[in-house]
Amino acid sequence: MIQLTKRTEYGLIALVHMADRERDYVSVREISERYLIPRRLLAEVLKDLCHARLVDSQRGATGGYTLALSPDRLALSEVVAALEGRPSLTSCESLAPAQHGECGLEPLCPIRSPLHRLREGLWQLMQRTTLRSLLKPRSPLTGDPDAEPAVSPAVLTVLS
Amino acid sequence: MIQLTKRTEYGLIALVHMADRERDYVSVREISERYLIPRRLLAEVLKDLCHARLVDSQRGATGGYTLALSPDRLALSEVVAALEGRPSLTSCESLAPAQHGECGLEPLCPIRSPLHRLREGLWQLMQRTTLRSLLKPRSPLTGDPDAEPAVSPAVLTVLS
DNA sequence: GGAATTAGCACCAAGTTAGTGCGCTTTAGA
DNA sequence: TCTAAAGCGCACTAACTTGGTGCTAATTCC
Repeated sequence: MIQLTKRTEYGLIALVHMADRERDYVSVREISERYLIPRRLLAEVLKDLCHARLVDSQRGATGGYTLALSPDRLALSEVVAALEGRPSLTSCESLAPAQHGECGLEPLCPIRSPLHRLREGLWQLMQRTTLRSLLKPRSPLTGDPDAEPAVSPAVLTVLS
Repeated sequence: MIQLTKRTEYGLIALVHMADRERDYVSVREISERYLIPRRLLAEVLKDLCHARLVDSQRGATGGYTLALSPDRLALSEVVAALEGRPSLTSCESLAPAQHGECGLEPLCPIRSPLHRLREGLWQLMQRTTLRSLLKPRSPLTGDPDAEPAVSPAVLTVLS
Protein backbone atom coordinates (compact mmCIF):
# COMPACT_ATOMS: atom_id res chain seq x y z
CA MET A 1 0.00 0.00 0.00
CA ILE A 2 1.14 3.49 -0.74
CA GLN A 3 0.10 5.34 2.38
CA LEU A 4 1.71 6.97 5.33
CA THR A 5 0.98 5.37 8.68
CA LYS A 6 -1.03 7.07 11.40
CA ARG A 7 2.17 7.38 13.36
CA THR A 8 3.72 9.46 10.61
CA GLU A 9 0.61 11.57 10.27
CA TYR A 10 0.54 12.26 13.97
CA GLY A 11 4.23 13.01 13.96
CA LEU A 12 3.87 15.53 11.18
CA ILE A 13 0.97 17.25 12.87
CA ALA A 14 2.98 17.48 16.06
CA LEU A 15 6.01 18.85 14.24
CA VAL A 16 3.94 21.50 12.51
CA HIS A 17 2.46 22.49 15.84
CA MET A 18 5.86 22.70 17.44
CA ALA A 19 7.09 24.87 14.61
CA ASP A 20 4.30 27.31 15.37
CA ARG A 21 5.31 27.46 18.99
CA GLU A 22 8.85 28.39 18.05
CA ARG A 23 11.31 27.30 20.72
CA ASP A 24 8.84 26.49 23.49
CA TYR A 25 8.69 23.07 24.99
CA VAL A 26 5.22 21.78 24.20
CA SER A 27 3.72 18.78 25.94
CA VAL A 28 2.21 15.67 24.44
CA ARG A 29 -1.01 16.46 26.26
CA GLU A 30 -1.38 19.82 24.59
CA ILE A 31 -0.99 18.40 21.10
CA SER A 32 -3.13 15.35 21.70
CA GLU A 33 -6.01 17.42 23.05
CA ARG A 34 -5.78 20.03 20.34
CA TYR A 35 -5.86 17.57 17.46
CA LEU A 36 -7.74 14.73 19.14
CA ILE A 37 -4.85 12.32 18.84
CA PRO A 38 -4.57 9.38 21.30
CA ARG A 39 -2.15 10.67 23.89
CA ARG A 40 -0.18 7.53 24.60
CA LEU A 41 0.30 6.82 20.93
CA LEU A 42 1.48 10.32 20.24
CA ALA A 43 3.90 9.94 23.13
CA GLU A 44 5.41 6.89 21.45
CA VAL A 45 5.76 8.76 18.21
CA LEU A 46 7.47 11.75 19.76
CA LYS A 47 9.78 9.48 21.67
CA ASP A 48 10.87 7.95 18.37
CA LEU A 49 11.36 11.36 16.82
CA CYS A 50 13.46 12.24 19.83
CA HIS A 51 15.62 9.16 19.34
CA ALA A 52 16.07 10.19 15.73
CA ARG A 53 17.27 13.58 16.96
CA LEU A 54 14.53 15.45 15.15
CA VAL A 55 13.14 16.88 18.40
CA ASP A 56 14.60 17.62 21.81
CA SER A 57 12.88 16.60 25.00
CA GLN A 58 12.69 18.12 28.43
CA ARG A 59 11.45 15.98 31.29
CA GLY A 60 9.66 17.13 34.38
CA ALA A 61 6.68 19.26 35.25
CA THR A 62 6.96 21.93 32.59
CA GLY A 63 8.71 19.67 30.10
CA GLY A 64 7.79 18.65 26.62
CA TYR A 65 9.25 18.55 23.16
CA THR A 66 10.70 21.16 20.84
CA LEU A 67 12.16 21.08 17.36
CA ALA A 68 15.81 20.15 17.23
CA LEU A 69 16.23 21.56 13.73
CA SER A 70 15.00 24.57 11.87
CA PRO A 71 11.89 23.81 9.79
CA ASP A 72 14.02 24.54 6.74
CA ARG A 73 16.35 21.69 7.57
CA LEU A 74 13.81 19.11 8.56
CA ALA A 75 12.87 16.96 5.58
CA LEU A 76 9.79 14.80 5.32
CA SER A 77 12.05 11.92 4.42
CA GLU A 78 13.66 12.07 7.84
CA VAL A 79 10.32 11.89 9.57
CA VAL A 80 9.24 8.93 7.49
CA ALA A 81 12.56 7.19 8.01
CA ALA A 82 12.32 7.69 11.75
CA LEU A 83 8.75 6.48 12.07
CA GLU A 84 8.38 3.76 9.49
CA GLY A 85 11.79 3.14 7.99
CA ARG A 86 13.04 3.98 4.56
CA PRO A 87 10.55 2.74 2.00
CA SER A 88 11.53 -0.18 -0.22
CA LEU A 89 8.66 -0.31 -2.76
CA THR A 90 9.28 -3.95 -3.63
CA SER A 91 9.47 -6.73 -1.11
CA CYS A 92 12.70 -8.27 -2.33
CA GLU A 93 14.62 -5.09 -1.64
CA SER A 94 13.69 -5.18 2.01
CA LEU A 95 14.63 -8.83 2.34
CA ALA A 96 17.77 -9.12 0.23
CA PRO A 97 20.03 -6.17 1.01
CA ALA A 98 21.87 -6.11 -2.28
CA GLN A 99 23.68 -9.41 -2.21
CA HIS A 100 23.81 -10.61 -5.75
CA GLY A 101 21.77 -7.58 -6.47
CA GLU A 102 18.98 -10.00 -7.25
CA CYS A 103 15.88 -11.19 -5.48
CA GLY A 104 14.77 -14.76 -4.94
CA LEU A 105 13.29 -14.98 -8.41
CA GLU A 106 16.68 -15.57 -9.78
CA PRO A 107 18.16 -13.76 -12.71
CA LEU A 108 14.91 -12.42 -14.01
CA CYS A 109 12.88 -10.23 -11.76
CA PRO A 110 12.19 -7.97 -14.71
CA ILE A 111 10.76 -5.06 -12.79
CA ARG A 112 13.39 -4.51 -10.18
CA SER A 113 15.65 -1.84 -11.57
CA PRO A 114 13.06 0.55 -13.03
CA LEU A 115 11.04 0.32 -9.87
CA HIS A 116 14.17 1.08 -7.94
CA ARG A 117 14.47 4.28 -9.88
CA LEU A 118 10.88 5.12 -9.12
CA ARG A 119 11.52 4.64 -5.44
CA GLU A 120 14.47 6.95 -5.63
CA GLY A 121 12.23 9.53 -7.21
CA LEU A 122 9.72 9.26 -4.41
CA TRP A 123 12.48 9.50 -1.88
CA GLN A 124 13.81 12.65 -3.49
CA LEU A 125 10.33 14.08 -3.35
CA MET A 126 10.32 13.50 0.37
CA GLN A 127 13.80 14.80 0.88
CA ARG A 128 12.87 18.03 -0.81
CA THR A 129 9.68 18.50 1.15
CA THR A 130 10.67 20.44 4.23
CA LEU A 131 8.69 21.01 7.36
CA ARG A 132 8.71 24.66 6.38
CA SER A 133 6.79 23.92 3.22
CA LEU A 134 4.24 21.99 5.25
CA LEU A 135 3.31 24.99 7.33
CA LYS A 136 3.64 27.67 4.72
CA PRO A 137 0.11 29.06 4.47
CA ARG A 138 -0.31 29.59 8.19
CA SER A 139 3.15 30.22 9.53
CA PRO A 140 3.93 33.66 10.93
CA LEU A 141 7.53 32.97 10.02
CA THR A 142 7.01 33.06 6.30
CA GLY A 143 6.88 36.47 4.74
CA ASP A 144 5.79 35.34 1.31
CA PRO A 145 3.67 32.21 1.43
CA ASP A 146 4.18 31.39 -2.22
CA ALA A 147 7.86 32.11 -2.42
CA GLU A 148 8.91 28.51 -1.96
CA PRO A 149 7.14 25.63 -3.64
CA ALA A 150 6.57 22.50 -1.62
CA VAL A 151 8.59 20.48 -4.07
CA SER A 152 11.37 21.87 -6.15
CA PRO A 153 11.01 20.80 -9.77
CA ALA A 154 14.69 20.96 -10.56
CA VAL A 155 15.69 18.09 -8.35
CA LEU A 156 13.41 15.63 -9.95
CA THR A 157 15.49 15.54 -13.05
CA VAL A 158 17.71 13.00 -11.35
CA LEU A 159 15.10 10.49 -12.25
CA SER A 160 15.98 10.36 -15.88
CA MET B 1 3.84 2.07 4.77
CA ILE B 2 5.20 3.10 1.41
CA GLN B 3 5.44 -0.13 -0.47
CA LEU B 4 3.76 -1.85 -3.37
CA THR B 5 1.85 -5.00 -2.52
CA LYS B 6 2.84 -8.44 -3.72
CA ARG B 7 -0.24 -8.37 -5.89
CA THR B 8 1.08 -5.34 -7.73
CA GLU B 9 4.54 -6.86 -8.02
CA TYR B 10 3.11 -10.04 -9.48
CA GLY B 11 0.89 -8.08 -11.79
CA LEU B 12 3.80 -6.07 -13.14
CA ILE B 13 5.91 -9.14 -13.70
CA ALA B 14 3.05 -10.74 -15.57
CA LEU B 15 2.50 -7.66 -17.69
CA VAL B 16 6.16 -7.48 -18.60
CA HIS B 17 6.08 -11.12 -19.57
CA MET B 18 2.99 -10.62 -21.69
CA ALA B 19 4.63 -7.70 -23.42
CA ASP B 20 7.48 -10.00 -24.41
CA ARG B 21 5.06 -12.50 -25.87
CA GLU B 22 3.50 -9.84 -28.05
CA ARG B 23 -0.10 -10.66 -28.86
CA ASP B 24 -0.15 -14.29 -27.72
CA TYR B 25 -2.53 -15.44 -25.06
CA VAL B 26 -0.35 -16.59 -22.22
CA SER B 27 -1.68 -18.72 -19.37
CA VAL B 28 -1.46 -18.12 -15.66
CA ARG B 29 0.33 -21.43 -15.31
CA GLU B 30 3.13 -20.40 -17.63
CA ILE B 31 3.84 -17.19 -15.76
CA SER B 32 3.51 -18.68 -12.30
CA GLU B 33 5.93 -21.48 -13.10
CA ARG B 34 8.42 -19.23 -14.81
CA TYR B 35 8.65 -16.71 -11.97
CA LEU B 36 7.71 -18.99 -9.08
CA ILE B 37 4.58 -17.05 -8.23
CA PRO B 38 1.69 -18.81 -6.43
CA ARG B 39 -0.65 -19.72 -9.23
CA ARG B 40 -3.98 -19.07 -7.60
CA LEU B 41 -2.88 -15.70 -6.35
CA LEU B 42 -1.60 -14.68 -9.76
CA ALA B 43 -4.91 -15.77 -11.19
CA GLU B 44 -6.72 -13.38 -8.87
CA VAL B 45 -4.41 -10.58 -9.87
CA LEU B 46 -4.87 -11.12 -13.58
CA LYS B 47 -8.59 -11.36 -13.12
CA ASP B 48 -8.53 -7.92 -11.53
CA LEU B 49 -6.38 -6.53 -14.31
CA CYS B 50 -8.91 -7.97 -16.75
CA HIS B 51 -11.76 -6.20 -14.96
CA ALA B 52 -9.79 -3.01 -15.20
CA ARG B 53 -9.49 -3.58 -18.93
CA LEU B 54 -5.72 -3.65 -18.88
CA VAL B 55 -5.61 -7.20 -20.24
CA ASP B 56 -7.94 -9.29 -22.33
CA SER B 57 -8.78 -12.86 -21.44
CA GLN B 58 -9.58 -15.94 -23.45
CA ARG B 59 -11.18 -18.87 -21.70
CA GLY B 60 -10.84 -22.51 -22.56
CA ALA B 61 -8.09 -24.95 -23.27
CA THR B 62 -5.67 -22.71 -25.12
CA GLY B 63 -6.81 -19.56 -23.39
CA GLY B 64 -4.94 -17.07 -21.28
CA TYR B 65 -4.33 -13.36 -21.04
CA THR B 66 -2.87 -10.81 -23.37
CA LEU B 67 -2.23 -7.10 -23.14
CA ALA B 68 -5.23 -4.95 -23.97
CA LEU B 69 -3.08 -1.87 -24.53
CA SER B 70 0.24 -1.12 -26.10
CA PRO B 71 3.06 -1.01 -23.54
CA ASP B 72 3.43 2.64 -24.39
CA ARG B 73 -0.09 3.38 -23.23
CA LEU B 74 -0.11 1.29 -20.09
CA ALA B 75 0.91 3.40 -17.11
CA LEU B 76 2.10 2.08 -13.78
CA SER B 77 -0.55 4.21 -12.15
CA GLU B 78 -3.27 2.20 -13.83
CA VAL B 79 -1.84 -1.05 -12.56
CA VAL B 80 -1.60 0.27 -9.04
CA ALA B 81 -5.10 1.71 -9.19
CA ALA B 82 -6.48 -1.59 -10.40
CA LEU B 83 -4.73 -3.73 -7.82
CA GLU B 84 -4.62 -1.61 -4.69
CA GLY B 85 -6.65 1.49 -5.39
CA ARG B 86 -5.45 4.99 -5.92
CA PRO B 87 -3.10 5.89 -3.09
CA SER B 88 -4.32 8.37 -0.53
CA LEU B 89 -1.20 9.00 1.57
CA THR B 90 -3.19 10.25 4.54
CA SER B 91 -5.98 8.32 6.19
CA CYS B 92 -8.54 11.12 6.21
CA GLU B 93 -8.49 11.38 2.45
CA SER B 94 -9.56 7.80 2.08
CA LEU B 95 -12.35 8.20 4.61
CA ALA B 96 -13.74 11.64 3.82
CA PRO B 97 -14.01 12.01 0.05
CA ALA B 98 -13.74 15.77 -0.08
CA GLN B 99 -16.86 16.89 1.72
CA HIS B 100 -15.97 20.06 3.50
CA GLY B 101 -12.53 19.40 2.17
CA GLU B 102 -11.58 18.68 5.75
CA CYS B 103 -10.93 15.59 7.78
CA GLY B 104 -12.38 14.70 11.16
CA LEU B 105 -9.86 16.88 12.94
CA GLU B 106 -11.91 19.84 12.05
CA PRO B 107 -10.58 23.02 10.62
CA LEU B 108 -6.98 22.37 11.46
CA CYS B 109 -5.42 19.32 10.03
CA PRO B 110 -2.36 21.37 9.20
CA ILE B 111 -0.67 18.86 6.97
CA ARG B 112 -3.44 17.96 4.60
CA SER B 113 -2.95 20.23 1.66
CA PRO B 114 0.82 20.01 1.26
CA LEU B 115 0.69 16.26 1.59
CA HIS B 116 -1.98 16.25 -1.03
CA ARG B 117 0.44 17.93 -3.37
CA LEU B 118 3.06 15.35 -2.56
CA ARG B 119 0.64 12.61 -3.39
CA GLU B 120 -0.10 14.23 -6.70
CA GLY B 121 3.60 14.25 -7.40
CA LEU B 122 3.88 10.57 -6.69
CA TRP B 123 0.88 9.89 -8.82
CA GLN B 124 2.39 11.79 -11.72
CA LEU B 125 5.51 9.73 -11.32
CA MET B 126 3.45 6.61 -11.74
CA GLN B 127 1.42 7.98 -14.60
CA ARG B 128 4.58 8.72 -16.50
CA THR B 129 6.11 5.33 -15.90
CA THR B 130 4.91 3.17 -18.75
CA LEU B 131 5.09 -0.56 -19.09
CA ARG B 132 7.43 0.08 -21.97
CA SER B 133 9.94 1.74 -19.68
CA LEU B 134 9.76 -1.26 -17.36
CA LEU B 135 10.95 -3.64 -20.02
CA LYS B 136 13.35 -1.37 -21.79
CA PRO B 137 16.68 -3.18 -21.31
CA ARG B 138 15.40 -6.54 -22.52
CA SER B 139 12.64 -5.77 -24.95
CA PRO B 140 13.19 -6.70 -28.58
CA LEU B 141 10.78 -3.94 -29.46
CA THR B 142 13.04 -1.13 -28.38
CA GLY B 143 15.71 -0.14 -30.79
CA ASP B 144 17.55 2.21 -28.49
CA PRO B 145 17.33 1.13 -24.86
CA ASP B 146 18.30 4.52 -23.49
CA ALA B 147 16.22 6.66 -25.76
CA GLU B 148 13.36 7.03 -23.32
CA PRO B 149 13.94 7.63 -19.63
CA ALA B 150 11.74 5.79 -17.19
CA VAL B 151 10.36 9.04 -15.90
CA SER B 152 10.23 12.20 -17.88
CA PRO B 153 11.63 15.09 -15.88
CA ALA B 154 9.61 17.75 -17.60
CA VAL B 155 6.28 16.60 -16.32
CA LEU B 156 7.25 16.82 -12.73
CA THR B 157 7.29 20.56 -12.84
CA VAL B 158 3.57 20.50 -12.25
CA LEU B 159 4.42 19.88 -8.64
CA SER B 160 5.49 23.39 -7.95
C1' DG C 1 -16.00 -36.43 -23.48
C1' DG C 2 -11.81 -34.92 -21.37
C1' DA C 3 -8.36 -31.80 -20.35
C1' DA C 4 -6.93 -27.22 -19.75
C1' DT C 5 -8.20 -22.82 -19.00
C1' DT C 6 -10.46 -18.50 -16.85
C1' DA C 7 -14.33 -16.82 -13.29
C1' DG C 8 -16.04 -16.14 -8.83
C1' DC C 9 -16.35 -16.44 -4.10
C1' DA C 10 -15.38 -17.56 0.41
C1' DC C 11 -12.11 -18.56 3.60
C1' DC C 12 -7.77 -18.95 6.54
C1' DA C 13 -3.18 -17.58 8.35
C1' DA C 14 0.36 -14.47 9.06
C1' DG C 15 1.95 -10.03 9.60
C1' DT C 16 1.41 -5.08 10.50
C1' DT C 17 -0.59 -1.27 12.64
C1' DA C 18 -3.27 1.32 16.07
C1' DG C 19 -3.81 1.86 20.53
C1' DT C 20 -3.41 0.82 25.74
C1' DG C 21 -1.50 -0.54 30.59
C1' DC C 22 1.59 0.07 33.94
C1' DG C 23 5.30 1.47 36.44
C1' DC C 24 9.43 4.18 36.41
C1' DT C 25 12.32 8.59 36.39
C1' DT C 26 12.72 13.53 36.17
C1' DT C 27 11.58 18.27 37.26
C1' DA C 28 9.09 22.72 38.69
C1' DG C 29 6.81 24.78 42.06
C1' DA C 30 3.94 25.21 46.24
C1' DT D 1 9.99 18.02 50.98
C1' DC D 2 6.00 16.76 48.84
C1' DT D 3 3.25 16.55 44.80
C1' DA D 4 1.68 16.97 40.31
C1' DA D 5 2.93 16.90 35.67
C1' DA D 6 5.73 15.52 32.38
C1' DG D 7 8.70 12.14 29.61
C1' DC D 8 10.69 6.97 29.33
C1' DG D 9 10.31 2.18 28.39
C1' DC D 10 8.37 -2.05 27.59
C1' DA D 11 4.98 -5.30 26.91
C1' DC D 12 0.67 -6.36 25.44
C1' DT D 13 -4.03 -6.53 22.99
C1' DA D 14 -7.25 -5.76 19.17
C1' DA D 15 -8.29 -4.63 14.64
C1' DC D 16 -7.05 -4.52 10.06
C1' DT D 17 -4.48 -5.79 5.82
C1' DT D 18 -2.22 -8.85 3.10
C1' DG D 19 -0.70 -13.25 1.16
C1' DG D 20 -2.31 -17.32 -0.06
C1' DT D 21 -5.68 -21.40 -0.66
C1' DG D 22 -10.08 -24.39 -1.65
C1' DC D 23 -13.69 -25.32 -4.22
C1' DT D 24 -16.92 -25.12 -7.78
C1' DA D 25 -18.57 -23.43 -11.94
C1' DA D 26 -18.29 -21.99 -17.02
C1' DT D 27 -15.78 -22.05 -21.35
C1' DT D 28 -13.16 -23.85 -25.20
C1' DC D 29 -9.94 -26.78 -27.89
C1' DC D 30 -8.77 -31.44 -29.31
